[in-house]
Amino acid sequence: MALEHAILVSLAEQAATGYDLARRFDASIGYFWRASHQQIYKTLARMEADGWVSATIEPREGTADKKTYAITDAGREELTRFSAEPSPREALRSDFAVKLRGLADVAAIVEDTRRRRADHVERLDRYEASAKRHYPDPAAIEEHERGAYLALRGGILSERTGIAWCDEILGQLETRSER
Amino acid sequence: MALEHAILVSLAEQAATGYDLARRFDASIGYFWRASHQQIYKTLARMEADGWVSATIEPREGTADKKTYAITDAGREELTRFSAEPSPREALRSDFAVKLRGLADVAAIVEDTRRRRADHVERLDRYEASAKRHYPDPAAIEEHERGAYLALRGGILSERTGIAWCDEILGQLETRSER
DNA sequence: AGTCGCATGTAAGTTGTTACATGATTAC
DNA sequence: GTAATCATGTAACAACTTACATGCGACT
Repeated sequence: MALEHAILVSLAEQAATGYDLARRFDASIGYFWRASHQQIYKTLARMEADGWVSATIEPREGTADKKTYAITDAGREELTRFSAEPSPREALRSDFAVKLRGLADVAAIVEDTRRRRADHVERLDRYEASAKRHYPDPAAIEEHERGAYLALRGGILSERTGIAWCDEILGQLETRSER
Repeated sequence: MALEHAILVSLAEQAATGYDLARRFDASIGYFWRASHQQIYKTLARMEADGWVSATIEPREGTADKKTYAITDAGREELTRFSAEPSPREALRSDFAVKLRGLADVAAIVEDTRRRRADHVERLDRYEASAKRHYPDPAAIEEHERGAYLALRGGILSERTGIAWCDEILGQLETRSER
């Protein structure tokens, strides 16, 4: 259950509303963890009950109050505790690999692989643009940003591998499906 | 919900009991999809109700009947339908990346990264041994095994990338944590 | 006598998804 | 006026995890 921890990491950098967090989960943090706003609101409520975050309430008329969440000392402690515990190996779950393994409809898989490749390219571009903008000189990275940089590097390496895999698949299947 | 489809792919190759499937999910298919035996039994029951699989029952005294499942025509149809539908991009969820991004405890992350690297190496070895055993000559792969081969290639590429990433992380963090 | 492999499940709880629902403010 | 952005949620459902539970047969 690392959504809580992803939120803590994000709030440790900067306090935010649930809405802000949802946007962050569509961008930076979202490179490694996806979450819907519904999930985020639910989790924030639990985290507040646990004392890991505290909310500053700005009352608004006619609609629900705006709540800005900040990490508490207990939250920071929990983050340290989480950081020190070994991470479980990710349960990998790939619809695509299952489909590929079955290989029931070559033309459909070729099409799917092309779509997948385009998606990898798009994300790689995004990551590389982000790397260029935030870390133009990898030798000059400051300690506080090293984690984010290394995480981004992971994203870049993994997208490149995704593209290479798609190319290998297409190389072997394309000629067969176009007859 | 592709557990059903992973099971269909597996049963299309060979009929099996829930127990057999659970073991396959610890090995071959398990490279791309993890599932516990509890989950598998539950899903098989639903799939039988949906008519995608049929069970041959071997009654046993004193304990639950043994059920061997086989894919039905409806199951094969569903597999084709699933195969033709575009696969959703995987929601990537990495505790490790979240932790890295937070970078709260460098020594702990270095340790975690080493463990992770060893795990990648072990899996890569397993995949490469499997590739060597089943596909000694990549040029001579038969059509019916091409999907499994390409899926395995994906596993190999991804483990190699995982190792490269760990090495990059260790290269940047190791010296810092050992002072 | 005890562990391992085979074989089947139930129950309770957590997490995540999808659909639904509301309302203010700002830009075109 | 209408669409986008900001902002917060509820409800129902589906999927997955963890703990518990049983029992046979073979081997040691």
